[in-house]
Parts: sequence; C-alpha cells; structure tokens
Amino acid sequence: MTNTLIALPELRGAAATKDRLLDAAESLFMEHGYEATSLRLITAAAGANLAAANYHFGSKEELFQAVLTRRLDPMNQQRVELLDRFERESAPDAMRCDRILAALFIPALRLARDPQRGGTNFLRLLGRAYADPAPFIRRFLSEQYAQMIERFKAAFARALPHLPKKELSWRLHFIMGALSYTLAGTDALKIIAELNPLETDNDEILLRRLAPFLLGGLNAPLPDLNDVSREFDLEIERRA
Amino acid sequence: MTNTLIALPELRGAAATKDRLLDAAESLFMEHGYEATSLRLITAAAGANLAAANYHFGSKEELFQAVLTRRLDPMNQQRVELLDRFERESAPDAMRCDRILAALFIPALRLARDPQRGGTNFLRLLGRAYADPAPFIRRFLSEQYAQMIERFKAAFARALPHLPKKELSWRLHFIMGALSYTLAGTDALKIIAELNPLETDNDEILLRRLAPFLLGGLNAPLPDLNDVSREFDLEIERRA
DNA sequence: ATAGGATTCAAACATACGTTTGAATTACGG
DNA sequence: CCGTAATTCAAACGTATGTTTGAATCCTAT
Repeated sequence: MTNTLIALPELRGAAATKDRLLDAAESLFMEHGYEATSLRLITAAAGANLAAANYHFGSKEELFQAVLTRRLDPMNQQRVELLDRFERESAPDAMRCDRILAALFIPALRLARDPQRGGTNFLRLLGRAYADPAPFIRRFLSEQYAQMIERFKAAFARALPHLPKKELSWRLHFIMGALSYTLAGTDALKIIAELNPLETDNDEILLRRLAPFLLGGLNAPLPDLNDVSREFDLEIERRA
Repeated sequence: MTNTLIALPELRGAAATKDRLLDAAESLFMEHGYEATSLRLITAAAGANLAAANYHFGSKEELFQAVLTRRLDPMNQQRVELLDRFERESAPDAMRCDRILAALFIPALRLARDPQRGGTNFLRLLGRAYADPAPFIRRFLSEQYAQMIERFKAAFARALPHLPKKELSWRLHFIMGALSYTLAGTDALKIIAELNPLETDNDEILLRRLAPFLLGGLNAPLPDLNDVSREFDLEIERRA
C-alpha cells in the first residue's frame, strides 16, 4: 500500500497534460481574455485532446479558477509571510509604509522574474481579471484576497495612525488599483505615453517607479470633504 | 431642396432606435463586457430587431466603438478646453498640478452626474475597456486619447520642471490607471476594503479623495534606479 | 501477466453567435 | 398622393462554442 495519505492518483503522464493545459490556458487567457479564449484553442496549444480540459477541470470556469489559484495562492501567502517578517524586524516600532509596500511588491516581482513559473504572463492575466465583469471571477478574487488585504490594511493603519480608517480603505483601494493596472500592462495607454517597450517589460524598474508614487499618495494630506460640490460645481457652472 | 448640407436622412424614428441601441449596448457592455454581450441581448433590450444592429452600425465592433465615441469624444474635448482655460487664468505662471488634475476630473465627473447622458454606466464601461485585450479596443482607445494625453503631459511638464520626462510619462500612466480603475468601480476589491456601497456610488467624494492621493504621488521624490536589484533581490535571497 | 482504473481520443451534442437576405413596412419629398 | 428611399422584420446562413459520450488506450498494482 503506497497510498499512505489518501490516494494520490495521476503522478506523471496525467499531471503533465494537466500542467500543460494550465500553462496554455494562462498564456491564452492573458492574450485574449476569458470569454474570447476557446477550449479548442487551449487544448490545441497544450497538445491535448479537447475533452481533456473538461476531464481534468470539469468546466471552463473551473479551469480559469485553477489557472488563477495556482499562482495567486502562493503569492498572497508569501505577501503575508513577508509582512510578518518585516513586522518582527522593526519591532517594537511600527513598520514603515515603504516596508509594507515592499511586502506587497516583492512576491509579485518574484513571480514576474521566474519565467518557469509563469513569468509576467500571469500578472498581466491577473490585472485583467480584476477588471473582468464575469461574476464568478469577481467572487473568486474577493475570496482569494480578503484575508491578505485585511492584514495589510491593519499594517498600514499602524504605520499611519493619523489617517482615518475610511480614508485608509480608499487609499489602499487606489494602491491595489494602480498596482494591478500597472502590472496588467495595458498597451493602449503605454503607447500613448510614448514609453519605451523595452523598459515597459522590466517589471522591477516599473515597481521601483511605482513605489515612491504610491508612498507619496499614502502620505498626502487629507482631502477636504466639507462643502462638497463647491469647486467642482463652480467650474461646471461657470462654464455653462 | 432641404438638403442644404449633404442629405441628413434619419431624423426621427430611425435615429430613435439608433439611440436606443446605443443606450442598451452601453448598459449591457458595461454589465457583461464586450465578448459576453450578444447582439441578440442588446437588440432585445432596445426593443429592436436583431438585424437593426448590423443595419445601423455595420458590425458589433463598430457598435462598440460608437458607444465609446459618443461620450468619450465630447469628454476629452472638454478636458482640453478646461485645460486651456485654466492655463489662461494662471498666466503668466505655470498651471499648478491640482488645476491640471481638475481639468482631467471635472469633465468625467460631469458625465457621471448626468444620468440622462449615460450616468455612471459609461465611466464603468470605459474603465473596463482599458483592460480589455481585444486589439480593436486598444487601438481605438489609444487613438481617441492620444492628443488629449499629449496636452496634459505638456502641462504637467511645465508644472513639474524638475521631473524627468520619462518619470513624468510613468506617473501620468499611474494617474490614468488609478483614475480608470477607480471609476470602473471594480466591486471585487471594493467589497474587500469594506467600503460603504452608498459612498462607493458617490463619484464626487471619490474623486475628491483620489485627487490629493495622486497629487502626493506626482510630487513624490524621484525613485532610486541605480544598482537595481539591490533591495528587492536581497529580500528574495534572504528568504530562500 | 493481467485485471481495473485512469486517461486519451474522435465524434457528436445542443446551443449560441454575428451576419446576411429579401420581402414587408414605414416615412417623406415631389 | 404617389414613388422612392429608408427602415423594420422574420428567417435562415454558416460557424463556433462548451460539454458529453463511449470506445480505445495507457498505466500500474497485484
């Protein structure tokens, strides 16, 4: 009896096509999006039979979730572990914001650096999944991110005690938005900004530019929310 | 001869169904994305025949572009006009950054405020279009935005003369990303951040929070791009 | 070696898609 | 009021989709 744990079927050949399917799906979902990528395209790219996708994953939706969870799960776990380590290192003082941001960035960067484990492809796919309207994608992402975001919010709250909770929630929202949007690598606006495509692909330089920008945003003065509709409306009125 | 200009056909009934198609398409594209929205769904929602979509717009792609251009064109034009006005008002001094940001935000906010002219629906659709991988969407957006972005980049360059051009291009990229991501209203991460859905829908408060955040990012110190791979790699090494 | 389960495969399933067609209907300028 | 062009309509086109099926094949543990 070798099944000391449970059963562990599929160890060599089967697992190989399962991984090939995940790799092909990751790349193609990234390139065309979820809806526009057919199972026929994926299975053909993976050198597998069409039915293999449904056999191994059950459905297209479950295949997509498997593609996401394969990398997202470890990355978010590393983020939390890194946050814990930085917290211990700076004890008893509160962690500085730049360290918290580093805990957020480094695991993403490590993923982008490792071509064998998905490379940049996955981060672009992830950035696009954020904006995908499909309900099952939204549900999946919010479940995957819930605990991680909560930990980081608490860390930021300690680093920025003067910042109201609600304001912090929004700034964290802006941060996640800028991060996912940037890593998604939306070509359209990149072309606009006349950015060198060569530098565009260097995720490290990219994150090194993004970090001070976000730090500046985090430490910005509080917005004036009194007499809302004053300035903006005035501008609109004056123009009419 | 009443056709003093060219011909101007379709004035009442035809234009009505054409507009109903645009409205229905805007709402449904926003809700489900481009690929997942069928012409049958759109024409049914518009109370029109299936063939009407192809008759009035030629193809699904052209319908989508018409949906975008209907609101994007005027909005971007207003942005440039507002930028020009602010520039005149502050002459001979250079415009301050917060005024440039206001020129970027106010037309978007005005669009969001006007429920008769699309309301928030369109801005969400736009935010999602940014992240859509479909090539024709990317091409279309970059063409639509090219001149406007160039004008704003020049304005920011005057307001922040110490900032290298390349750095400015990136920060403008981050700004457009945060703006589109925020206006897109990605529910997934909103839920995570435990933000009140009631406040989530108030685009004005949202932009008032976003503005100081982005200003802080614009005025942040320059990134240290020397000895790249120092800190990040160290973190990764130490962990292994 | 062989039985039995895991995996592959070709084929078909039902359904949905964007687009086209040609006739019916409407709107409108002469 | 009529004729012409613009618009609507029901129906079908061809193709593509995700999924299922049942037999064939491979692998492995006895």
